Formats: sequence, C-alpha cells, structure tokens
Amino acid sequence: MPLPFDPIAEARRNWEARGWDAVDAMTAATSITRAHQILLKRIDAALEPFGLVFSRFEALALLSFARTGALPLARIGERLQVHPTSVTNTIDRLEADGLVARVPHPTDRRATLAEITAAGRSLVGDAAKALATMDYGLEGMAGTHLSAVERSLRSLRSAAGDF
Amino acid sequence: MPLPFDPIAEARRNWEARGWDAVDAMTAATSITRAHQILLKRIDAALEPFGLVFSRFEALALLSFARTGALPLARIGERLQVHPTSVTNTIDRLEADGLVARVPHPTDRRATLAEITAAGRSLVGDAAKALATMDYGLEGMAGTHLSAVERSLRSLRSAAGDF
DNA sequence: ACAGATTACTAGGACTTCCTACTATCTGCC
DNA sequence: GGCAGATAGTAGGAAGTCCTAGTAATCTGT
Repeated sequence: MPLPFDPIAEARRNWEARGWDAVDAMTAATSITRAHQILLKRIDAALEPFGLVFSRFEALALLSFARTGALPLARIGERLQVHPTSVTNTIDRLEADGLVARVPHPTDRRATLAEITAAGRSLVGDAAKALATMDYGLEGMAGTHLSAVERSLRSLRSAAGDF
Repeated sequence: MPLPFDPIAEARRNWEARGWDAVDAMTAATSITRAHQILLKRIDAALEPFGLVFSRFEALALLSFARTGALPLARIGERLQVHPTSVTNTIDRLEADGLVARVPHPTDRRATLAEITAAGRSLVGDAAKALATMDYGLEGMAGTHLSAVERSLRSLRSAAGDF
C-alpha cells in the first residue's frame, strides 16, 4: 500500500523541473493538506463508536467548557471558524442525538442557545479520553515535532486574522 | 472579525483544567486542522478564476508530470490518497471541461487512462503561476517555518504508511 | 421615534468526499 | 483449460461544508 517513494519529495522535483515558483510553500502546503487528511480519518474512526465526528466533538467540547454550558450558535461558529449554516447542521445532529438542546436566548430574541445536556457532557468526556489514548491521531510524531508544528502554524493563523 | 485571544491557547487551558490528556497532541492536531482550513479557502479562491478547485488542480498537475501525460485512474487515486470514487468524480469534471480525456488502457481492458489535453496543460501552468504568486496560501509564514512544518509532518506521513 | 443597516438563524441547493455494491477483466494456481 | 480471488472503474446514496437568499429581531443615527 505505501508508495516506494515520498510523494511530496517527488512533487518537489517535478515542480522544480518545470521551473514553477514557491516550491517550499507548495511543499509545506501539500504536507499540511496530507497531514490533515490522515488526522481526520484517524480521529473520525476513533469517534465513530461514540456516534460523533470531529466537528460535532469540537462543538460539544466547546459547550462543555462554557460557564453555563450554553452558547449562541453564532458564537460557536466564530470559535470553530465554520459557516453559520454548518453550525445549524452540527447542532441539528447533536440535538437529534439528545446531546444538546436548543434554548431561546434570555434577552436577544434573534438568538438561540445550544445547551449541552447531561448525556452530552458524559459522552464528550469519554470521547476526549479515547482521543487522548490515540494522541489525537498524531501517534508516530516525536514530541519535539508537536510543539514545532504548533509554533510554526501559529504565525499562519495569526496572519490569517484568527486572533 | 479576529478573536481577542488565540482560540487554540484557550482550548489548551480548558483541556488542562479538565485534566484531559495529550494536550500537546490536541494542540498540534487542532493547529493542523485550522491551518488546512485557511489554506484550502485561500487556494480555492485563487483557483476559482480558472474554474478549478484544489483537488482538480492536483490531478491536472500530476498528469502534466507524467511522461505520456496519461495515467490510469487508480494510479491517480494512490498518488493523491483519495478514494477511487472521488477520482471518478474529479476526472468527470475535468473531462467535462475539456482538460483531460478518458482513453482506454492499451493492454488492460479494465483500466481507463486519464490523458491531459493541450487546454489542460496550458491551464495548469497558468494556475500554478497564480498559486506561486500567493505562496500557496502560506503568505505570512516565515521561510524557516515552512521547512520546519514540512520536516515535522514528514514523520507523521511516514508513520502513517504514505511511503 | 423610526428608517436603514446589521445581526441571528435557517431553508434549499451545489459540491466534494466517502461507502457499499456491482460489472468487467485479469492473474495465479490446480 | 478453468476457477477463485484480486483489481479497475462506476452508479447510487449518505454526510458534511459552503453559498445565496429570506425572515425576524436588534441597533444606530438623526
């Protein structure tokens, strides 16, 4: 199944042979894309027994950290950096599974709160434990590399206006 | 639009407060996920004028590097690490746009080759130039960080059995 | 006070990806 | 030869994401 060569090193050679620019950036971008692909597949597989996928787990974890266990949908979208309609979809699924409940906002009648239920709180704790057991999909990556990745990508996120 | 704090640093604090494990891995995994999100949005925006998205660009670039300009669909899936049915879909779109053509394999009647057309070759060169201009979405990331990311993620890809 | 801009959420649709299942073909081994 | 198992591609369907557009409620400036 594994290729007999590193596909990204191979891409670098081809890019250079064509005289295309920004080869280092291409290489890094392709690495990130591929790493994400590997991570997401592993994480979703680990969450499958809990009936979750990564996006639903993230939303549930975020709610579990909120002081009151509830947040307006718009707030969730900002924090997870996803489109408002994706939040609607995510909360729909969580609500159908009894993990969150939609509650009207006490003062702003436009807004809806998603509030984590007892079942949701219990499930997210178990799921977090399962993810920790498999190092969030990063098994096989040296500890020094973990912090190097985080540090390097922080400049990207900052420049992209995340914070 | 930007948050008044780094959401990943905030997640780290919450994870630690809960006593959840593998915090460094969680932080790195979340960073990779978010970086991918930023990259894909930028890259797809840059490719939009060409009528491409990243997956179609990758397939087209791969074909342009092949000696004969043609590859069996299965080979494309292996190299880009995507599901066979995704390759079918990608090639469908490229073929509808006249950028590749399906050609029967000369010796294996099960297989189909995707062959890049002159229009495809021309377009992929222009698109690659556009991507290089915006550093493949990695504008704002220092050069030293580019190689650090590539190096760190190589161990992950290797451990995942990519090569 | 109130019209216009902004914000919160959702419906419907397009797109991409994956999975399962199916047909056609090839390969290896008896 | 010929059959079992592997391999190549595709159809149909589920799931997730985004976009546009629409409704309802709130905020702002004069």
